Parts: sequence; structure tokens; C-alpha cells
Amino acid sequence: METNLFREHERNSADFLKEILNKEGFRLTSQRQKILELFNAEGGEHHLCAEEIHQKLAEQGEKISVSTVYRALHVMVNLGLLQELELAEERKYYELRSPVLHQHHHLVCVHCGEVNEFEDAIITQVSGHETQERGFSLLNSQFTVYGICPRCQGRYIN
Amino acid sequence: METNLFREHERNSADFLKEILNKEGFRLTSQRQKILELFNAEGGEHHLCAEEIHQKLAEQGEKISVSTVYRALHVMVNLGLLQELELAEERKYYELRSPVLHQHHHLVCVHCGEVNEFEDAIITQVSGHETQERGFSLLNSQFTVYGICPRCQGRYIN
DNA sequence: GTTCCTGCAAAAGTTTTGCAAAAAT
DNA sequence: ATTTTTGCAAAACTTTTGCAGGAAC
Repeated sequence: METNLFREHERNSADFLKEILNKEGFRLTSQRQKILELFNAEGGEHHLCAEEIHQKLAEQGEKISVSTVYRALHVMVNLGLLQELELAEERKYYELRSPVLHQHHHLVCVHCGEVNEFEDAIITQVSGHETQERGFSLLNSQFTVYGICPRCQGRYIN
Repeated sequence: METNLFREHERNSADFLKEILNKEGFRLTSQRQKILELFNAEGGEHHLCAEEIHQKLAEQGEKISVSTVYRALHVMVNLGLLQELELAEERKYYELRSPVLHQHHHLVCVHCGEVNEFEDAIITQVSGHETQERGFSLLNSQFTVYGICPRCQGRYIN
């Protein structure tokens, strides 16, 4: 069961991205491709912030400026490829966008920052119910649970 | 049915605040009192950011610096009096903290920024379930639904 | 060829911090 | 009297923007 828009087209990821971009008058650039590849790399980080993206690409020898990263992230959010997350931190994180029905949510340890993901169809139902009741259209939802993970419970919590 | 920690002690709100502060080695100051009074004022804004707090207090003739507002907000979050919200905006918002069982959540119009609140016990149940399953202790949770409100649906969405 | 995109550096906006004076305990 | 808190100004950090050169269409 695939849960992200991008992986479904992995074989021709560049073509797929180009199509999506061009449809809206944007252009395919190597920088945008590299950023999306980073998100798509399996086993890697799921949640990335602009600075992390910039640094990881720099480590791979890619030349890309921070402002380009920010601009690319905005474009991809607007195209529906990425979703912006508000975790416990001061900066914004991004992840590949899941279709609403397979959306996952986050359980964050406020002590060590560990992030767990989970899915729950009820959350989607509640989103649909609340939006319908007020005549809103539903775009997406974000559910974040904060707690202290088992490892950190043993330590003194400041 | 009271839903916030502060209102329960409204008659002696200053004493109540002082007690909470002193218990942790903090001191009661007029600035901290004024900030909490602002949140507690009924019919007022529920969600306030640092700059709004600073401005509203200035309008009332209170002298308080922005840095004091930030410092007071941090103290009150740590004491459990306020909760930090990550709405759709670039800055952080705060509201009086509700006991977990009566927590409310937010429905945000991404176009005009209108914020609706709602309660749903199922959200609390899911929070409890997910934390227990992974051995986390539950601190709180935040559920935000993004959509477009009825008024904005008629307009062109950029 | 035209339009969009990038990189750079500078700017903007929010939040934090160092320090001396003031206030709370 | 001691310790915390405040206000101010400066700094730190994330994010945005203007502009000229370069790349994609």
C-alpha cells in the first residue's frame, strides 16, 4: 500500500516531477529534483527542515543556496508534493505528502525529541466531521501528541 | 464545567498565581499577573502571540517590554498554565491550558486565518492509546484541521 | 527569445541574551 | 540581604526579497 504521491512514480520520478511542475507553469530544475530525491530516499529522515536539506545536499557535493531550498519547499507545498509540519521545534519541517486517507500523525517526546509516526482513521473521520459541520472544505490535518518516551522517563525532567 | 486551571481560582487569582510561581522558586510580578489576566479576560481573544500581548498591554497603559513577555510566556508554559500552539502562522500562539480531558482543538481557514475551536473526546482517547502503546507518558496533544471556510470558498484561492 | 529560477547579499521578522537597575522574597 | 526579574539594546536565528546572471521552456 503506497502512501505517498511520489513513490508511485519512482521509475520516472524526474518526468513525473516535470509534469507536475510544468502543469502549473513551473520548471524542472536540478535543485528541485535533488530536494525531492532526498525526501524520497528510503531509510532516511522523514522530516526535514530547510537547513537540514541544505546541509545534506552540500555534503553530497550539490551546490544549492539556502534561499533556493526555501523557495523550492514553498513550490512543492503548493503543488501538494510536500506537507509542512509544526512539530515541537522552532522551525518548520516538511515531509512527503500523504493522501488524506492515509495520513499519519506524530508522537513527540518533549525531552529527547524522538518522533514516532502513527496512523488512525478516526482522526480523518473527525477532520471530515468538523469541517462538514461548519461548511469548511477539508485540506488536511495535523495531529501531534506530546509526551515523554520510555527512555526519558527514567531521567530527571527539567 | 470548568475547563481551565486558572478560572477555578479566579477570586484569588493573584494568590493562586503567586503560589504556583513560588512553589518553583519564581516570583509574582505585576507583569506576569497582567499577562495572565489578559488570557483570563472573558470574551477576549483566546489565542495570543507575544506581540499581541505586548500591544494590548501597552494600549492599557501597562509598561512591559517585549522580552519580558517572552520570558513570562516561557515560565507559564513550564508551569503548565499556558499551552503553546502551532497554528498556521509563522509565530507561536498561546492559550490557557486546559486539563487534557477537556482539551479543545482548532479548525483553521488557510485563506482568511479564521480559527474555530472544537472538542472531541475521541482525540483524547487516541492520544491515550498511542502513548500507552509505546510506553510514553501523555503530556498533551494538538490537533489542527486546515480547510477553507464557507466565506472564502466563493473567492479565488491563490 | 522569453520567462522562470538561482545565488548572493541584504533585509525582515521573531525570539533570545547580557547587563545594570529595580523589585520580590 | 539575597536572588530573581525587568528593560534596553544588541544579537541570534529562521525566512524572505531584490537583482543580475544563468537555465529551462
